[in-house]
Amino acid sequence: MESRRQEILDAALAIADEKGLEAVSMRAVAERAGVTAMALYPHVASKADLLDSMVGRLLTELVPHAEPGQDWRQRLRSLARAGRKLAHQHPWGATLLFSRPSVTPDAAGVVDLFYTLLLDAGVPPAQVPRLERLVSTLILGFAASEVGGRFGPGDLDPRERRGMLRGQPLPGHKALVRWLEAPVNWDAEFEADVDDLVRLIEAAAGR
Amino acid sequence: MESRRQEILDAALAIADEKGLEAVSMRAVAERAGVTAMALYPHVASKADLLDSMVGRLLTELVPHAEPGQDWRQRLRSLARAGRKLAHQHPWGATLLFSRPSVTPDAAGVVDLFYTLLLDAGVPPAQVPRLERLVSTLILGFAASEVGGRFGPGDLDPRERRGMLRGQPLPGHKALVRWLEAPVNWDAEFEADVDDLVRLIEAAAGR
DNA sequence: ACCTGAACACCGTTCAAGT
DNA sequence: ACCTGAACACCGTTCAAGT
Repeated sequence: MESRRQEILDAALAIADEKGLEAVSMRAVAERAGVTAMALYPHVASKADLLDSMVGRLLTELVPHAEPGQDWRQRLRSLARAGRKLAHQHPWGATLLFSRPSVTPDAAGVVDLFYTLLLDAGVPPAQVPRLERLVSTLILGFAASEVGGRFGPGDLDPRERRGMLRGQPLPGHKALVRWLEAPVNWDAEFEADVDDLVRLIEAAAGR
Repeated sequence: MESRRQEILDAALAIADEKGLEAVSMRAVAERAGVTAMALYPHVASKADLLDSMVGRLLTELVPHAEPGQDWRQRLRSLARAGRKLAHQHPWGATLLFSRPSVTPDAAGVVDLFYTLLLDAGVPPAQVPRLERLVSTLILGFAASEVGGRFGPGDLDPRERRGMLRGQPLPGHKALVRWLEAPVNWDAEFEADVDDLVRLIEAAAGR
């Protein structure tokens, strides 16, 4: 019934994965779908509508990753890992998610997995919506920082790394030189962050 | 010496604040600076370079907000609040920060405030860089979610809010209807999140 | 109902030309 | 050194016209 719209969406997703979000133009999508740009408009209201549908697709891919039989800790971990992995596979998605409401039919399925997980952990219901936002914001923020380049190498020169910036001292950097030299293991850092989230949830549950 | 570049930057910032990031075109910036678009290029290498300088300006505005005399908890709170306030004043900045390395001369000053704060809290040096990223990612992610619309109203219909989506049940939503009806106090939620960060830092320090 | 071609009002950037 | 005007290769979207 809506197969034409699906084909357009597939074309847009393929372009975004292959060449990045900025390559997703109505003209490029249309060409890939074998049609002119203006032929898209009966099926998608606007480019914004198309982008919304793209993030929707991404979110539905996440739903199968919290098998109900498991411990809440295991479900949190597998959801977090799946979210991060998805961001690595579709870097355009992480950035886009910040500019779209999370209270959307496509997102509700994922949000519900977090809700049930937090309830199972024993978090008081009144605290669950806030903690869901805290947890999902940190996971999304971490993934967005990785794929967006915020956690990237940067361009500090050796002097700056050692704690001197434009004549001003950087005492924190200076004290940490030894620990700032080693390359970061991002997999391990993500797991440590999820461990901290687990402890934070346990603390919220135990009161 | 570089006053021409500063004028261009001022024009770009004014346009972004008034009409949003998408209104910042080389032509619009040039017109505001009283010059043609091509006259910008001797002063800014590209549009990307211009955007980088814009986030740089934002970050330097943050530095004065952690007075060294105070308790680390107070400094964390005032830095967090200042960061969130800045995102509200310049919504374009939050989104942009995810796509720029945080290890940049302009950012180093802010990062250093977090480093010293965490060291003062007694966090083991080996843990400081990770916790700095965790803390700044949550603060930035929260602010980006607010100004980007991720925390916005969304478009769930009443049936969906009560726990039924496309024939599938949403058990978490169903259990939480009572707590999902009330409007969210975002100021209070942000403070609660910062409280959780404080506890997390205390836990990292005490071991 | 669905698609096309031309057009409108834009983009970032290059390049030859001016002062 | 700094600026201009024209041009190139693009954008999203509207609109009249075709089938």
